[in-house]
Order: sequence, then C-alpha cells, then structure tokens
Amino acid sequence: MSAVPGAARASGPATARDAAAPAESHSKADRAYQSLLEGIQQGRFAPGSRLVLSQLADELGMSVVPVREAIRRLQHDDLVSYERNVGATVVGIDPVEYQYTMETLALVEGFSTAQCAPLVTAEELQRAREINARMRALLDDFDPVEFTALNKEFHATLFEHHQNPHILDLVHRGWNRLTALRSSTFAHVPGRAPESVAEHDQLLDLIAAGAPFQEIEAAARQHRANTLAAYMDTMAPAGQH
Amino acid sequence: MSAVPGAARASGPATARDAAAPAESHSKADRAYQSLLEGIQQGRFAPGSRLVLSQLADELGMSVVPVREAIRRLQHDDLVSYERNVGATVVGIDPVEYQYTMETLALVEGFSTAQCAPLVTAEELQRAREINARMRALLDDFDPVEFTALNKEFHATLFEHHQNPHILDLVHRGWNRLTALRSSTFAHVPGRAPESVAEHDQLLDLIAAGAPFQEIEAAARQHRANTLAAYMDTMAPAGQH
DNA sequence: CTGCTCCAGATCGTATACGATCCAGTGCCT
DNA sequence: AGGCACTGGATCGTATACGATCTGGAGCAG
Repeated sequence: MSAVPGAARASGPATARDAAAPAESHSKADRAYQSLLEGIQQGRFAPGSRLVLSQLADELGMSVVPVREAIRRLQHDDLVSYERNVGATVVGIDPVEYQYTMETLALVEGFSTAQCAPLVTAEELQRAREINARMRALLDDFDPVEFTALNKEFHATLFEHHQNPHILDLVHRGWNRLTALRSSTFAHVPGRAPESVAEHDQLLDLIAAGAPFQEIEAAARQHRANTLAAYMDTMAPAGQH
Repeated sequence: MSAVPGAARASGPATARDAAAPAESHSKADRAYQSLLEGIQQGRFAPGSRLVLSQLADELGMSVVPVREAIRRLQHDDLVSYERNVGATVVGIDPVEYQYTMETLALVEGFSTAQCAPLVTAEELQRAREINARMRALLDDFDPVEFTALNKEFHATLFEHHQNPHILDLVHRGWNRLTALRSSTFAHVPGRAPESVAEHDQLLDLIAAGAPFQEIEAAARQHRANTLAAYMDTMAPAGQH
C-alpha cells in the first residue's frame, strides 16, 4: 500500500486515492501516473485500448522512462494489463473481474466501515444522511453518473477515518478500479438504486445506535454483496450488455 | 495484484508469492526482484539497511534500470520504504506496522479460509492435521523458525484453493510481509505457540464439520487476532525490544 | 487454394550518460 | 564557541541510444 497521502510513513509518491489529487508531485513519473489515471477514469482511454510508451511520452512531453514507471503502477493497481514485449492495454469490464473486485471491496470496505463507526462524528453522520437524501431525490429522474458519485461520497464519509492505512488503501484501490470499469453498477442495474438508498439508511441507523462491530460489518458487507448480486442477476440470464 | 502465477489474466511477471518461485522469468527486472525479495526474507539485507541502486546493479551484473524497477515493486509490497532522491531502505519491525499487517491479514486470510473451506479435500484436511501434529511435537523442544515455517504451510493448505485471485494475492502479500519482518511472532512470544496449535485443531474441526461460512471466518480471524494480541501484550507493558 | 517461412515494422527492455537533488562536513562570521 | 552559507560527494531522476522480441503480412511451396 504505497501511500495514503495524509498518512504516516515516508513512503513514495501518491498512489491512487482520489483521482483529483493536488499532485504537488515534482516528479515526471508521478505526473504521468496521475495523468493516465485520470484519463482512464474519465474514459478518455477506452477499455481495451493500448497504451504505447513512446506515444504517451510524446503527449506528456517527457521521455519513455517515467511513462514506463507510471504504467507499471497502473498495472499493480489492476487498471491495465501488461504483456512483456507487447505493451499495456486498459482493462475492460470483464464481469468476472467485476465480481472479484466487488467481493474484495465488500470485504475491506465492510471491515473499514465497522472499524470507523465509533469514530464517525455527529456532523459526519448528518452529512451522510444529507448525501443519501440527495440520492433519494435523484431516484425519480435517474442519472447513473450523478448517483454513483454521491454513492462514493456517502461511503467515503463512513470509512475515511483512517485507522489501519493498509486497509484504507485497499478500499481506495477497489473504488478506483470500479470507477475505471465505467460508471459502475447503477448504469446497468438502475433497479438496484432504491434498495441501495434504503440500505444506506439502515446502515446509518446502526452506526448512530452504536451497534456492535460485527453487526455493522455484516450490514456493510451485505450491502455491497446485494449490489453485486443484482448485477450478476441481470447479466447471467439476460446474456449480454 | 499483479499475478498469482497459476491463475488467469495475462498480467505481468510474478509478484511475490512464494519466495522460492521457479523464476523462469527471462527479464532482468524479474530476476532482480526475486533476488532482492529472497535477500530480504532471508535477512541478508537487514531491516533499516539501505538499498543503493548502483551497488545492487553491480552485484547482480546488470544496469540500474531493472534494479530500480525491482525496488519499486518491493516498495508496493511494503517491503522497503522509499524516499525521493535519497533511496530505499528495508522496512524494520515497527510494532505499529506489524499490527497493521496482522490486522489486514486477519481480515483477508479469515475470509479466504472461510471461502475455501468447502473446497478443501479430505486429503488436504489430513495433510493439515499432520502438519499441526508436527507443530505440536515441536512444542517441547521449541524452534521458532521451524514452527513458523510449519505454521505458514498449515494455513496455506487451507486458503490456497483459489477463488478470488485478488484476495489470494492479498493473503500472499501479507505473509510475505510478515516473513520479511523477521521470523514472526513465535520468536518473541513462544508462549503463544500451544494455544495456536489448539486453535488450529478447532479450525480443522469446523471445516471438517462443514460449519457455516461466518463461523469459520470468525474462527480464522480470531485465531490471528489472538496471535496479534499476545504479541501486543508482550510489547506494550514490557517496554521495548 | 492452403499452409508455411521469412521479413519488416512496431514496441518493449536495457545500457549508458548526464543533470537534479539531497546530505554532511568545512570554514567563515559574529 | 555557536550558528549559518558553501561546497563536495553520493545518489537518484530522466533522456537518449541500441538491441531483443513480438506481430502481422507478403511471398513461395505444395
């Protein structure tokens, strides 16, 4: 877990996290990484498209060496797949990989949320409720992109209180990966949105009531598992996109 | 999760995993990575010691470029800490980092063990029992190194059945990190060994009985949490070293 | 027409060279 | 004597150059 920016350890340059990082990084490799990361998350590099070193080096106005390093970081973030002597390609929305990512995220986010629960302040709880209210308001005139953004913000409020930086980093990576996989579940399974909002409220109630660790973890994990299940149900029988 | 060697995905060269990997890797960067990884795990590079690019390049008979890449991989495995324009140093046995690593491992290994439980064959269960028997035999004439090796083998038997390669990779990384942190808990807290063996048996019983997912996960997680707690108890009041 | 071989282009992998940055120790000034 | 500017060495960061490897297609044999 290379770095959670705000957190300790004299480790290296900012890995992943929030796409729109300040990037005070005075290193070309860092800039290349940030730039490519944003490019992938914003869909400027379509899934499956190749990332050619020399070409990117030209665009970014630098040599291939920093670009190469940036791509290897993206590889370890599982955002690109790499083949020796051939090159890198942006990962696509493989349903199997999606499942793996969601499972992993369910695990680490659930734990993280449960561990942070006692640390969440009253204001933050209030903020989370407001975000969820906005999500509910969006249900009528549904906009997957906006909804997904709010969803991310909602959960971030609940797990962002550090604790174990390793786990926090894993959560960030999972989210990054989902973001890169294109606009998330809700674009494919809009019917899941109302349940999701309802589960959010239940989760907040548990936290507010000071529920025990296991209960919160189970709820948070189940919440994500439900989203995954909804997606799988749509994909499996229907056939394809 | 760059690669779980046997598993799918055209991803890159072997990251971490089993220290003694075959290393068919025809890439200098890969060889450098393997070499450094072993060096760290075997303690040839002491914690805190610096890893100088040019120096390592000479020893390995290659240029600095592949060495640099190898070190960045080690950095992302959290085995070295890196500072820009200064260099890399092997991570030491910081109790806080140890705690983080154990917590994370408790999480992912617990889940992995629970998910693999239904897939474990009768022979594997038998093998695990034999390993644990050898561990029990070792209790009288205690040897931390041997004990730790068996411990790793024991758990590996239980979680090695893939499932979600991402999570499996996280488990491997956790173990690698512990290995690098020098000969594990049992050297510091030998008193923990008997309990550990007993808990192993309980865990095997649960798996053999086909216990529900949550029960197995809780047991496996608790098993590791207990080890961590034993370590923390020894460290906290005692003071140092 | 089919299948193989060979070749050329594209792309990566590594070596080498040079500039940038950091750290420690020296000497001067107060 | 104490503190600050300077300088030298060590080390990393990046650019450039060249060799290695892969991919796809043209051409030839069957």
